[in-house]
Amino acid sequence: MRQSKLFSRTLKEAPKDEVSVNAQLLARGGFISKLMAGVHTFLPLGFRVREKVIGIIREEMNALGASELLMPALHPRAAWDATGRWESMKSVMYQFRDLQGKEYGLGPTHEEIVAAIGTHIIFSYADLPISTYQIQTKFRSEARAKSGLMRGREFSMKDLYSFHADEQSLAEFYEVVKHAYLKVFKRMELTAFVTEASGGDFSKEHSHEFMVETSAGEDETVLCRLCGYAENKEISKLKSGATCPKCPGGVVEHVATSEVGNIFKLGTRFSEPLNLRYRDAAGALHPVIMASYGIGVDRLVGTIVEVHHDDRGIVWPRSVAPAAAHLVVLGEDEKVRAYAEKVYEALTKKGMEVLFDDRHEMSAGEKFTDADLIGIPARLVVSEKTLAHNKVEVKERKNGKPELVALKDLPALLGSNRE
RNA sequence: CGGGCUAUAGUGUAAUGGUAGCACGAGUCCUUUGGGAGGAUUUAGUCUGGGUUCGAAUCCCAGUAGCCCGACCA
Repeated sequence: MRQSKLFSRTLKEAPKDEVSVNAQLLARGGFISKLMAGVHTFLPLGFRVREKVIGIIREEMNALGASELLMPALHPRAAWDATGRWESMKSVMYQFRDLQGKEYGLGPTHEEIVAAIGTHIIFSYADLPISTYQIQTKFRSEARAKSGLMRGREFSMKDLYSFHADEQSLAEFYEVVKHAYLKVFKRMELTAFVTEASGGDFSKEHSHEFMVETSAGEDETVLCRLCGYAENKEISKLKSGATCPKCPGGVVEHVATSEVGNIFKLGTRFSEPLNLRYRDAAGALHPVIMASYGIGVDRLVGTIVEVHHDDRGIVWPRSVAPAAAHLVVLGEDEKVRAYAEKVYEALTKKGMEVLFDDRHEMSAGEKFTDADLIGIPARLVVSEKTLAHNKVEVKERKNGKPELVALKDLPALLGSNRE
């Protein structure tokens, strides 16, 4: 990945209207470009981060035994009339007619669609439990899109759906997913706490939200830092300073958080109207019991930036960084340039992801400033100085001191820094 | 959807009713090369539509867009 050929550019100053940290840094670093409020392009660097985030989610979903599919974003009205949600979700769903007058909606979520597909797949208790997920673009007519990637109108989401014969099976899987979610966030170096929240349109029972503390967050969570107990402010009766209901000595406080995941026990809310049923061992018909589990992919990218940055720019966790190393060549000297090319080729051949700042006619300061802004974990410098020692300078983005390393030792060094 | 603020060049800004200027970027040339270098030269802008006025970036009205607060949020 040569920086001279990247379809993006860093900005010296943040766009004047952006206030949130993630919007400013992602725009300045050339990760995203805003088309309109709540709708963004992922430029090459941002796209790579998003792919890393998706990769982690995918691994953990596959580990649950869930299989991946891809459902459409364009839905006919009839699919939503079956559950009454064409009407009840009018305020958040993009709905429109085509030239023939047929009505369509852009999917804000996929319970109706997946349950309808399930009727062709699930017939017997022997088919259960089963689960499937997708990573797909959702559309929500947000009255107020805001804060960069934190609240969009078009955004990618991972949605997992599970199908069960009984409550017991659902409860077990629900707990397993809860732990998988925490693992997903932990791998991205995010500390998420699970809060009890309202079931919304889905369920009278409480749902669970996964919250990460960020100043750009639009949710408020009542949190006990001592034991980690958390409630969504919507349902909490606890004021800041109240004693924690779950642990002795704990005191709760209200903190700004960003919701990165939400899981719901759906029961038969969708299976009944859509006739998703199975036969038990005695041949009797029962509605399938369902649950759905969401992770906001784009919001995660924004949240990671909110949590992992300093005054010079983004500090990407290794697991989601757009590259493992940022190779910077200084000066125009041919020998230096040739050596940098050699380093780039060697590392790339080893399978390492390297962003190579091969741009010409730029001062060292400019390149370093860009590198800090972009926030790739390791910065490699090749210059006349380093070439004199036949070595490459390595510096960690996070609190790193520069040190000279021989090319042959680089892969091991950078590799060993991986998780 | 209510309230507030804002809209000038690719980006950031100045011009308070009287010649649209500056910096960065981009182009050409020279110099420079380890933390956003210097010089010369070129390039490019008042969101849209009305109105007031001799004259509008500036004042008024409407629209559109963005941001913030609130409501909403599968």
